[in-house]
Amino acid sequence: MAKQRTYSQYAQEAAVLMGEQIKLGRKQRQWSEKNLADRAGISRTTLQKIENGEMSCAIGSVFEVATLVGVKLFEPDNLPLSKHIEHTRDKVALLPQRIKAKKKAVRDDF
Amino acid sequence: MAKQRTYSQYAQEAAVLMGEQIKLGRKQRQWSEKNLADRAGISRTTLQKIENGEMSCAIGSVFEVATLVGVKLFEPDNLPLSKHIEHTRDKVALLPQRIKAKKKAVRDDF
DNA sequence: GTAAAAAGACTGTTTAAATGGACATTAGAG
DNA sequence: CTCTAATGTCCATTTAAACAGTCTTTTTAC
Repeated sequence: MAKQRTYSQYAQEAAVLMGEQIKLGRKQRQWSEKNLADRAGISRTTLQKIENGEMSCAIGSVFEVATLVGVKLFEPDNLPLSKHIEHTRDKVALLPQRIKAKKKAVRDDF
Repeated sequence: MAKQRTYSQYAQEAAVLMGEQIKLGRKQRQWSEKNLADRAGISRTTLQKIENGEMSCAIGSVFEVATLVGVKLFEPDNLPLSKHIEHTRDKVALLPQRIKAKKKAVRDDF
């Protein structure tokens, strides 16, 4: 039996929600599974896994089908994603490039 | 040379933004790459790909590291994800189970 | 200034995802 | 009611991701 890894509940729910929103968007557009899979350049089996919230699919495939059916990704306001990227990169730039763990105090009282 | 598929710009920007937000959250927590990778149960190479916005990683890995560093997924309001799933499933339930394409009008005027 | 660890980049092997196809059931258009 | 295609489910093969490890550079703590 293949080893199965565990995920946190939050991560699992996010994948399930993503899948449900993709299924909703596809049905609202009246596209069949084959139709959407062909548009996204993936197989129908892969799309089924995505819509069922499986964790194993490539994020590129997931985001592509989400984009095609109009699921919004990371747009709490109406700024385009490129602006969000800019903002986040600015914040990252303010932090050290490497996270060096502080050395433990050496106890060599002998 | 490996065949490379194309993605829409929106999907690509979403993956880049996700990666940047994960990097920001990791640095804000002062975790090294190895530290976060270990916590998420993935390799350091995989985490590097995720933070660089590559499209090939499993969505489970991406969502897991995002969860660990506090990146919010699909929470425009403060409802828990389970509520969003419920709402979305209710909407899906109102639509037909299968999307049957309408038959093209048959022209048999001979 | 020094030492060590973090990060960047790469590689060969192992593991698993993606695929195309098959088959059965049944939902939905007409 | 009938017919067809959509969906569910499964499988063997192909393709690629994940991994552990290595090496180099340079950043950071002291």
